[in-house]
Amino acid sequence: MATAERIRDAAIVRFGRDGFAIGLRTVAADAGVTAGLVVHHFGSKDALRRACDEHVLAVIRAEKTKAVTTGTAAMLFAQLAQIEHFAPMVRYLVRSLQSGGDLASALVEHLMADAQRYLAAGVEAGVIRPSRDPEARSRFLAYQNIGGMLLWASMHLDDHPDDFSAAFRRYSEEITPPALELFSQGLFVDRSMLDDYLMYVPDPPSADDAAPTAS
Amino acid sequence: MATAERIRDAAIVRFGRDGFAIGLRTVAADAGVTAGLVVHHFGSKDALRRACDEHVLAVIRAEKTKAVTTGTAAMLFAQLAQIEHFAPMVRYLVRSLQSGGDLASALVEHLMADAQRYLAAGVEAGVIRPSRDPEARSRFLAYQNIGGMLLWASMHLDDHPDDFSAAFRRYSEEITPPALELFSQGLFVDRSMLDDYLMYVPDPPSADDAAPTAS
DNA sequence: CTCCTGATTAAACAGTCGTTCAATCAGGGG
DNA sequence: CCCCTGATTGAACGACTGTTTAATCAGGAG
Repeated sequence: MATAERIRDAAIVRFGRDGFAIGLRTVAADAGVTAGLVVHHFGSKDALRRACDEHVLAVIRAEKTKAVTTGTAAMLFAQLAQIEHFAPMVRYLVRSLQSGGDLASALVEHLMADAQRYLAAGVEAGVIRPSRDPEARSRFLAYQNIGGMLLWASMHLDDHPDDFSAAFRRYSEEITPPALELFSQGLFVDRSMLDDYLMYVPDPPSADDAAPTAS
Repeated sequence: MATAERIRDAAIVRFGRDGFAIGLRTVAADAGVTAGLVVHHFGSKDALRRACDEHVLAVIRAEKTKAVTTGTAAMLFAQLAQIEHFAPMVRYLVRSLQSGGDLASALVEHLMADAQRYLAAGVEAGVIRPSRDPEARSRFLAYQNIGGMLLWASMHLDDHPDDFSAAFRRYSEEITPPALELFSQGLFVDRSMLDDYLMYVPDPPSADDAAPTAS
């Protein structure tokens, strides 16, 4: 009964390290079993991946609430990868986000909801400016935040296959200064670009926009 | 002599649509030839991909200067994909950025250099605030911009395999309002977070930082 | 016409893939 | 003790993979 879990854990490690194109026999060998046994327990390779997805998502969700983060995905990942036991799952997550499956969608939605909560709490506390469209803003920030980390990971992660958490910390340290600067004082010197856009496009997220481009 | 180009173009289309795991015989069939001929012309599958990379990079680089963009990767891609002839290359680019190879690195570096130029010009013109570390800022913005678009693409691109340029335009329209808002008025209500950080970390990009955490 | 080079093909090769099958083995309930 | 269920294995299967090889074919040079 512990064998199935051993296979699943080995699959998470191997998939995270070498991608989902790796053969079933390699995963089986990692777990000390045969390829036939893997499908005996999980039915198929896709089902094995689904089992990995479910487990990783469940563990990360449970562990995420314990991690104290300032809201950036990279710092969350760095903090989780710091616990040696969770590092393979973070690696699996990155791989899964790159491939883009159901796990990726679920996780992104989860992180997006988190971002929305963080931002709303910040607005409530008076430290974050209110937005014309809070949902669009949080979605935008989440996409940029996760996507940026992912792009960086896909380019710099294979450099040092070991010390995995350190890589995320380095990335965090690299982006924190410009991010704080941008978030504190913006990028444009005045509001003219925003005002021009708002003049040109009549309140995109507004309720009633029943006059597209008639006359 | 035109056959090799036909094979390369078919490979760009097929790789972009189905990923690089697709078989050589499928690519060959798309070009109306045999798998053997593909390797006769290119040597191997990897060499074929390298040829695709070179061609796509050369074309996109040449065409990019003609495209009038406001600096975001999504708008550049949307504008390029609008020309039906370039759409497959944009698709190939997205696929390549997701896989993370030499093409991806080259393109990201290229776009990053562009971002740096745009920002410097904006600062010069007085419309963009100067930064404490212009290079770090442009790198940060480029990563976020490209990565966000990429994450969105990996999740929403397979929804409508046809009208490809429209998808990028939709994404642009979705992120433009919150982006303009963020760039115009920032995210924090005051500079306290930035000041706290600058107080805590003594000028990260500064030249002399020879007192880490001694006493 | 002859020769030769390059394009092109069909077939074969060696390998890996996921999956299936029959067999073996251990262990608990009747 | 016997039977049955589930774990486990090794081998096989068929379908792919990228690549190689031999053969055929067209066309220009001598």
